[in-house]
Amino acid sequence: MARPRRTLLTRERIVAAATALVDAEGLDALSTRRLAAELGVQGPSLYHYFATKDDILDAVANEIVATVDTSMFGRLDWADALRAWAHSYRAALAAHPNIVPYLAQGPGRRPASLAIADAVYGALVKAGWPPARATHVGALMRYYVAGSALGSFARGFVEDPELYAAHYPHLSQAHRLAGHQRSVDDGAFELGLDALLAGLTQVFEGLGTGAPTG
Amino acid sequence: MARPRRTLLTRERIVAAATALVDAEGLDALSTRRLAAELGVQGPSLYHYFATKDDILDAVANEIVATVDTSMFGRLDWADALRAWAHSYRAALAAHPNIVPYLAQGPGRRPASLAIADAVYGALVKAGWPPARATHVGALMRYYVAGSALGSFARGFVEDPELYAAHYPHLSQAHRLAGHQRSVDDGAFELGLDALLAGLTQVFEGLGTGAPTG
DNA sequence: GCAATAATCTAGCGCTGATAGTTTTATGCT
DNA sequence: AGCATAAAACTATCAGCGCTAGATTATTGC
Repeated sequence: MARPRRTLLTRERIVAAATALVDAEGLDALSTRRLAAELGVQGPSLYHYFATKDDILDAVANEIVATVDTSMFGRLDWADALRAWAHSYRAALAAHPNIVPYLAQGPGRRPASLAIADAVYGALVKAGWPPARATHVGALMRYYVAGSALGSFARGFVEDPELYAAHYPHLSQAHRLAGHQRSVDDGAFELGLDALLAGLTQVFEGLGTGAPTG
Repeated sequence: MARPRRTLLTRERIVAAATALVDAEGLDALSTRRLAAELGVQGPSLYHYFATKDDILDAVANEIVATVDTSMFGRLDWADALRAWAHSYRAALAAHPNIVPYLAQGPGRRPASLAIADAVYGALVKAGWPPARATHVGALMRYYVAGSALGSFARGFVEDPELYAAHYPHLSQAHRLAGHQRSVDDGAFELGLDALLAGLTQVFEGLGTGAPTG
């Protein structure tokens, strides 16, 4: 063995295999040995391309975030752009739910995250938001999208009516949620997004008139 | 050694020590051996009280969520109650930031989470929200609070101006965020919460008049 | 006072992320 | 062409992980 005639690995191949493995079997299934086996290689070989396992996960996270579309910020009204962006963001995370806890937790220092922050902040300021408020809007949108992708709300409920009737008087129908997970989560996301944007529009329209806004 | 004259451990002592350890040194510092050492005991002794390490973390999570106040739901208007509850919820998570990724990710099957869902849902329905919509409102509030507690937005920025100027044209002032982390995150949370509630109030007032709302 | 049970222990399994040092191949220089 | 260097894989190994099995000792119930 030792050095092969043609290179077996690249950073790209490693990231792709790691993404596939996490998608298929979850974060816990990603060990260096398992990932290496998936690539037909021994564990330590990965360290020739990445310094740590977390660096691999960071690369995976960055690539997922890089698929988020921000092109609407030049074209659409700020509120419509925010809505379209939130959908794209959520879709990117929903395509790889297993890595969301890792992705959402870490600092937004990854290049793809900074590129997004740049696009959002730039568009909001250009639209007339005061810089400090624009920062807040970008942050709170990230909170909402990340929170909605992190864990299904509906998944918290089991299809067993008995469980709820006894202790939680208002949750007597909660077992029905288990069967409609996706539609409950999507409905909640849409309602919240609409509410958020309606509320922000109110704030924006009141900007020049009232007290200083930060 | 073997069995001591007086019991060394209780579930409560274990949960308290685990909480303190995670708060002080993070989730990764919590190993069964380390936690046991903190309690003056050997690692496997913990398994007399909890079946798995995750069960310990679940107990920690449940206790944190149990500190969330829901008493306002009987007393306040639904929107004001939602605001006060969101503040209490966020404060509970912010008091133990290291465990938020674990807590937010897992299903809401823990008793304390169900008790909260029961209180919120019950209050919204009683206030006149259609049941399906009340579910959505509860879910989206959880999304927002969990997302805001999960990771600091401002922490993503470093105090080095050079880093941003080159690649991210609109982020030339971003390095200043590093010094105001708390106030940026809090400001964003408040703005988003106000917007969310304003938007939900609009939806609520339009409920009887327009198209069916689900 | 004896049997059963409860609460701790020690020993150890298979796994993990990571490091050190070896081996083989390809590349660059003269 | 040949030789030194660097690249890309390997093997062996470390300390630490969650967890199990089985031994040990103290308490409790009859």
